[in-house]
Amino acid sequence: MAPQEATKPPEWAAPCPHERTDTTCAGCKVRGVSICAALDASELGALEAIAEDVHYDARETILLQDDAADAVYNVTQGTVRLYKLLPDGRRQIVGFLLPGDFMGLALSDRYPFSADAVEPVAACRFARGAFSSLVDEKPHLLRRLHEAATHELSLAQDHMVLLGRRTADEKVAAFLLGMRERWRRLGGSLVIILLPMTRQDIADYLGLTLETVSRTISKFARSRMLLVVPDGVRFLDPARIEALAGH
Amino acid sequence: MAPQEATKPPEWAAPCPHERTDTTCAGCKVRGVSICAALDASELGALEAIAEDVHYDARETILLQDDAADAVYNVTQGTVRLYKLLPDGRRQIVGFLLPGDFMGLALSDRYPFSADAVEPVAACRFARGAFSSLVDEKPHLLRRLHEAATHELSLAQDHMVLLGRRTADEKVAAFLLGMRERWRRLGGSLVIILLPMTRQDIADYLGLTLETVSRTISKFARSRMLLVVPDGVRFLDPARIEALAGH
DNA sequence: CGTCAGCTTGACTCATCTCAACTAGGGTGG
DNA sequence: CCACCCTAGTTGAGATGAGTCAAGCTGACG
Repeated sequence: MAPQEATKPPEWAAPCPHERTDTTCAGCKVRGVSICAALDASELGALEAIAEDVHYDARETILLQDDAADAVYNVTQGTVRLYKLLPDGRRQIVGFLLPGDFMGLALSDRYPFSADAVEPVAACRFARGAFSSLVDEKPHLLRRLHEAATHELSLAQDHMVLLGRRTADEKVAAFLLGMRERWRRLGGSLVIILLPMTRQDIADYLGLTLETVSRTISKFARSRMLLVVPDGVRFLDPARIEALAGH
Repeated sequence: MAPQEATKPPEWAAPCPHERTDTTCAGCKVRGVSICAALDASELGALEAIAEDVHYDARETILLQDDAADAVYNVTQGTVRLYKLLPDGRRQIVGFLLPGDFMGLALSDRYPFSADAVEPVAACRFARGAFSSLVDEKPHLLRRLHEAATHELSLAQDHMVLLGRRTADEKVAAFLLGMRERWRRLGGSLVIILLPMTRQDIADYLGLTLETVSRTISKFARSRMLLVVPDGVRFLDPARIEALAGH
């Protein structure tokens, strides 16, 4: 993150994602769920030295597929969508990043996908060269990175099953449960599922159209499994949603 | 593989995948395209010490999803399918392994997928504990493993695009081109594409039914893009197949 | 208070699936 | 050696889940 400003913003500014009262790694809210958890206190200093605090507005582009990958990121606030486009404009979202998630695991020359902010986003930005050197010095950081990569790979394979072999109802149910689980790990509710992304985003993630997503959620609401609320849904009968998702 | 018998098999047995005349890493045909390429001559000795030569018949199960992951493998001959099953029997193949491919990148406690031999398979089997220790000792082996994992992840994301956003024609065309590229790297032909897997396997890889795969290939043959030959297809007009796949 | 993006809903279409019949090759045992 | 079977593949006819096209609703924002 960017070095702490000399003058702190007032307390009331805290909810604004473009301000933070504490920009040190040690005080980072998402450290426990991030790559950074692999480092001890002294190593955090080395990490902090190469970190830059960056912010994006809703719908702002963070990076583009095939661009030179000169940085990796750790999301600290907000939601990011990662996607690939086909030449004719069809889009597949390959993942959503929530606070604590790392972007750029591959440490490759070019970004393999594009990324933009679904809602206002804050992130730690690490120059690739410096980060790569740090990884070379700390084998257990590499180990952690590798664990994160293989975990991602496993999620990707689960998502292949969903895309290739599940019906629209199953896809939507599994998506909602997946979001519940991810928010839960960040201290969220088991009942209110926040959905900062649009129906089109969900559709492009699930391999459906936005109309099918909308109809499916409406159908779930009609059969009293959930309630559509502002910015998300509220589960009324989680068991039936779990049954639909095949969990 | 099982330790080499004291009496070597005669030369004429060489084509049989259950016999090898040279079972050292140094003489391994797939070393150049494998994880093992990360190791120098002396390190190969350490690897060889924990390797076991194993063989599987066509359709034999190699490992099962959720079983304790007590070994990792490097395929040296034949083709392996990796898949996940839904409780009702629907199957998604998450990948095919060809000679040189590594299975068990995750180094996790349980296998995240099942694997079986599409055709007779030979592989190097490494006990997980021993392999993991070796990785701990050799950071550049871990680096190589991480590169392999992120490469896999990138392929998985490409496959998500295919599963979520491509038509049957595009899926089949992209699959055939992908197999051509993989065989090419192993010294295969640019014109004859070997397809050791069944139509059902291809369908479960592409998120289609076997009938749709068969019809699509027949359609390509009818429009003179390719010829169906025993064990595969022969490209007649690769440019049109590439155009279909959007490449 | 008009505009616009996001969302919902309806009517109809169509790509792919389902069900079913048939063919071809390979292996086995009488 | 051939009759049988079994697996894999092909093809057709009809069904259907999800897509397309279109209209209208709603809430946020200038």
